Amino acid sequence: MVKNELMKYSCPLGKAMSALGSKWKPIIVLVIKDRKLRFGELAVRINVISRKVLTDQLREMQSDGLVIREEFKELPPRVEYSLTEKGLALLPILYLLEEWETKYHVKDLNEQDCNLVGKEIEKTVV
Amino acid sequence: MVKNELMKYSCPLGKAMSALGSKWKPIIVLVIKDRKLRFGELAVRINVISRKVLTDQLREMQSDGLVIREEFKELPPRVEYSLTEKGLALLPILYLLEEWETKYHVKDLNEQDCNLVGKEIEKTVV
DNA sequence: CTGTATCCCCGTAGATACTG
DNA sequence: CAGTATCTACGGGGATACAG
Repeated sequence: MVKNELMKYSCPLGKAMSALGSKWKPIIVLVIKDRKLRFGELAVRINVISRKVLTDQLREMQSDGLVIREEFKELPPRVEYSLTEKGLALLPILYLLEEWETKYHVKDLNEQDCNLVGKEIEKTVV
Repeated sequence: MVKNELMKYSCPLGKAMSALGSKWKPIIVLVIKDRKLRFGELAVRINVISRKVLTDQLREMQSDGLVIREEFKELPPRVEYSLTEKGLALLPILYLLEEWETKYHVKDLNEQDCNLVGKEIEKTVV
């Protein structure tokens, strides 16, 4: 788990992008939303991510104050992830980004279909 | 100039992040703002970026429809960059991201000062 | 079930030198 | 002035196997 070294400079935007500028973080935020999800649920919903990477991303988001990790000492183990207030505050901005992309979308070749948000996801995405 | 391969899947958010999820693109958008800037002016304002990388980023942003490149056939050569409508539409979202980061900012060690936006930049930044 | 531990690939950034 | 052309290094992301 190497700390993201992007944006060592501390422009607000630079810091913001370092917190969510990676490949998966914005998606993880959008998938968690306002509920609690177990590790396995996250892995299933974003089924193209490897478990190692998912773990890494979650750890970084945790130390960036975006997600809360709750570990239940049970057998079998259970861990639930949810968004912090900071993470929740990010949601509307991410929705704006989606709108922006959708609005200015240029038809692209070889697109795979994928509806991550905008509709409730209760099954696999991506 | 290799096309960004992040986010091959086509979730709106994925596509959005592929258009501005790189290290410099959001900053470039914020620096250009609503004016035209010459290549050299951009390079000076973001003085820690190498010219090669700046060129690469601008080319990608051009093909993503974020910036307009105007080349004047003069000597010495002059090239002006400005934001497209799509790029301009991104500005308010980036400002929101800045606000978000600023609001939830956790005091960090070894910060370098840098005020990229929020105040008018007419000199070097970063 | 929820992760680690390794290993490897490949893209991106960066430095430097050169060009029309 | 506004880029190219190379070359290199780094590190994130992915695959796989294993562990508590």
